[in-house]
Amino acid sequence: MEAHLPTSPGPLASLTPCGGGQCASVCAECRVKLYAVCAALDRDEINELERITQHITLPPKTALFHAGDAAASVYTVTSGTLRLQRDLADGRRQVIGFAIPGDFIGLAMDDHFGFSADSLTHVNLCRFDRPAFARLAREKHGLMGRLHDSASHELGLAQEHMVVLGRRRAEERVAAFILRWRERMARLTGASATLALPMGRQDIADHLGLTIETVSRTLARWMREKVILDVPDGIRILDQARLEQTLAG
Amino acid sequence: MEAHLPTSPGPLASLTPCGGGQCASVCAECRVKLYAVCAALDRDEINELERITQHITLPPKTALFHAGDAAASVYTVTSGTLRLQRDLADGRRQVIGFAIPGDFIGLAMDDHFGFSADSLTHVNLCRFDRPAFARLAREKHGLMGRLHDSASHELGLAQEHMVVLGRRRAEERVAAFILRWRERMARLTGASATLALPMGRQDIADHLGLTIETVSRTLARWMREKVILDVPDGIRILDQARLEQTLAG
DNA sequence: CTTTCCCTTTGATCCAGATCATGGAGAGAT
DNA sequence: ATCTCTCCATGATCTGGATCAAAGGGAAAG
Repeated sequence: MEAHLPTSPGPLASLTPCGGGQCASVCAECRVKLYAVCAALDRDEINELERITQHITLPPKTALFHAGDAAASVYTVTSGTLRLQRDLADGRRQVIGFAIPGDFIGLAMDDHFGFSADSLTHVNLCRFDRPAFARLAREKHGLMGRLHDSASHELGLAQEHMVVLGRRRAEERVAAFILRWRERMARLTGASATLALPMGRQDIADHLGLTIETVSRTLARWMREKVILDVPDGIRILDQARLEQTLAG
Repeated sequence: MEAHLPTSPGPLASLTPCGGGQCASVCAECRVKLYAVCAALDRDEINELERITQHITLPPKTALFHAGDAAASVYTVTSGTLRLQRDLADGRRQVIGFAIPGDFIGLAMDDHFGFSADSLTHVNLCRFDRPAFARLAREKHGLMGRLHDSASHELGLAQEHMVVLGRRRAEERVAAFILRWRERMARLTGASATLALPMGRQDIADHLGLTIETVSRTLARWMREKVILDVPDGIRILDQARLEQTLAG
């Protein structure tokens, strides 16, 4: 059941250590800087941050870290999608969430990660040495504030997801997933009826506390009823009102 | 189904505005100061905090605020237990969590609360004016750091609860609830086999995504099997290993 | 081109937990 | 002491979604 993903950063991950004046341009050209926690920093502080930054790339379906690993680094996603999950001993899996560009990974950790992170697509991240990042956050009040905003926001999303997992029926869960995913993507790419779904049906099921069969049947029915349209690597939403109504009712 | 709780702070809530030198002693004698976010502040800063603090008391079964209310205040619980919940239009309810002494309420809010808070027992809280508290957090780096630690910790707990709601069977959910609640109480009162349960069966059910019947049957079976013992207003844990084993298996 | 592999879809059946129904027990009120 | 109200317990039945089973379908490998 469990794919044996290569642990990275191994030979599959390309590392770009950040040294010298070149870095300023890397962050300056960063497409997620307005969404990411580093938006809290000014030009000089960004340079300071870049000194503890490695830019890394993951191919699809590669582990970034595993639950229980010592959390030596924290990350900001600059492109691609990752799956964050917790595994039970008997193979059951809960997908905690999906990380997309602008997301910070490592908010909820002690010294050890509480979940595993695997790339779904090609992924680019900024890796920060955790002690150094923590020191910077202690010095730069704006950064700490931004981290807290981020953690609070995530906490709100987590609480919403508890409602979905605890009290929603199967159809409502899938509708909630599509609509929330659409909202998140809209912040990055602008509103669009076509929705990329880099995760598979099993990932969606494990996110929603359902089986792959139930997710598949629900989507298939909506396709038959012209609520959504199957497009390569995603769906097109034809009747958003119907999805919203499913959630309200 | 829904009890009509009086909105507070109305006539039922007693307000103790904090003015003059008396305040120092209030915080100085506070039994949760080591756990609460105010532990980040020194003596002078505590005095500053007390200037924006009201000490309030709620009788049992009273609303502190409702989901959607403008979040004019944030709170620290100093005694008692509150239930935090979200309600769906058709009466379904998800209990997000229970707030106990030392807990900060208002981490995950925008301008409006995303959940309702109701007292289960007599409750004492410190109420902070939100804009003033936010200003203080902006000025006092230690306070912001503590808030962030708190939010991160809560986020980790929320993610654990997602696993419970998404992938655990009924018996495992109840075992997880008892063990986690015991851990939280142990931080306050020290380890004890006797566990106070200020929330009702329905509250536990709505926290775990189950029905009251399933919770009741599970507890009844464990009582028959001498895993737990019924005591007034709580239970006594006779066989903790059995509960832990339920979670592992 | 064919084979293999993985993911998804679809149908048939099953079951854990929901729902329905009833009774009991304690706490306040009168 | 009796009524009422609110919880909680427990038995009977039902059902939404899980599980079991089988068959496409597309991409990559041979």
